[in-house]
Amino acid sequence: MPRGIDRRAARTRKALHQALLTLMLRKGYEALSVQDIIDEADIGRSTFYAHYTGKEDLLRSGFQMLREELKEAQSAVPATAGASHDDPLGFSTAMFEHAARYADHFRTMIGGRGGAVTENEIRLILSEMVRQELSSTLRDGTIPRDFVVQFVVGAFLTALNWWFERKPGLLPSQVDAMFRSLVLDGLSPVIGGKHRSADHPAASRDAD
Amino acid sequence: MPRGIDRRAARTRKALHQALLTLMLRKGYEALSVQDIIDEADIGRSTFYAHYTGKEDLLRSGFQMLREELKEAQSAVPATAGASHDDPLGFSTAMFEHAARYADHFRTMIGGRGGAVTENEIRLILSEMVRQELSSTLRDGTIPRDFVVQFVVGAFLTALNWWFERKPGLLPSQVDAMFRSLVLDGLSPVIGGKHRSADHPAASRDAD
DNA sequence: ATGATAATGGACATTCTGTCCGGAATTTTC
DNA sequence: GAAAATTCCGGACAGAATGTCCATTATCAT
Repeated sequence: MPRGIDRRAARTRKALHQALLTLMLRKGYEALSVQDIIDEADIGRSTFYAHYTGKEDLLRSGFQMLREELKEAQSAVPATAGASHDDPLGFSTAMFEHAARYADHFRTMIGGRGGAVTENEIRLILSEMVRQELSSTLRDGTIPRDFVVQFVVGAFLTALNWWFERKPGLLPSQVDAMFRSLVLDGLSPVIGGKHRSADHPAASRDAD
Repeated sequence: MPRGIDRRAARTRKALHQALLTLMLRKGYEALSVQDIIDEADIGRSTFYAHYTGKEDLLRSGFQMLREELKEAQSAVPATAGASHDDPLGFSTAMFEHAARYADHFRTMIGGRGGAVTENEIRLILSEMVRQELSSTLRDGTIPRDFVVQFVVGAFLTALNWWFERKPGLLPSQVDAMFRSLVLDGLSPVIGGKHRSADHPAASRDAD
């Protein structure tokens, strides 16, 4: 009577995802082989290829699940938590704290050890978040919306990476403060010399 | 009398670097095998491993050469070209134009297709540039110098990537203007709502 | 010119990849 | 409940890439 929910398949996929996560923490993504994964998961060779086309497909599938979970969690809490309706960087505080809590996983995901695919997926997820937050506050102007989104996401990942690599001891709130300062006000406040926004006339046409 | 300059070795290395560059343009870095490279270069298997430990070593070697060339070129032109003694972003204009000129190579290097190694090497080179430019104008403050450098480099790469992927038609000067605007003044000028730098008290201790 | 040094190229064992088919477990049907 | 149909599982297989080894060949020093 229950539809073909294939319990076996679900079990297999779960085992593979778990193995991937475990091994990524141990060796990083690029260094992994399909052989390693099916060994760790104790799954047969063809079973793996029956579900995924390769390790990249498995990784993407994991992020796909994650994205759906996030989407649900987001629609469940409409717009109450966090000061989101006038703060264009509302995501950052919670995100830095989240990163601190799951530091191991974040390290393996972003530090180059995660590979291009991982970084790209994370970039997509963050881009979606930032785009929504920015859509309300961003004023149509000289700079394309998409450019701003990428700028913010890039700055966030840069901050995260710097934090983990160079100053793991800092508190999330401290990194968050530096991140917000740079992204909101730019370099101007931290530059000594006399310079006002004199010689950057901003792009004229072609706004997104 | 001439030192052991090993003409043969030089020829071999040149052929390998050339082959790597050609193939990276055609297939991207990750998809390349050592087999492909030695085929393209018409070089024997063990010859390759006599010189490099793998394709990653070959790639790094190429960047090593590039970095030395840049270092020489830089010391040759002390501080005249470009307004560098009070512009903290003096590198950007020339760099965007350079990127436009050699768009093919830049695309393969940064667009994820270049792989983590490539991006990391480029990041190192740019970091060195930015660090020097910033050292003169950056005021010791609440934000560690290194964080600022990474922020600028990240923003530059983001801009470059966005340019190539989304608006290849823009002029270097236009992208440069947007880049400078965001990095120097941040999001504030492009945000509608009322918000002053009210709730980011900036990190207190531990400056670099 | 001749011996010493170093680069070269092909062969080899090992490992990984992606596919195929027989066996086993689960769902459906009676 | 039991048997058929469907689907998943696991080991075997060919093809390809990796990194190493050694005999051969070209270059350098004397």
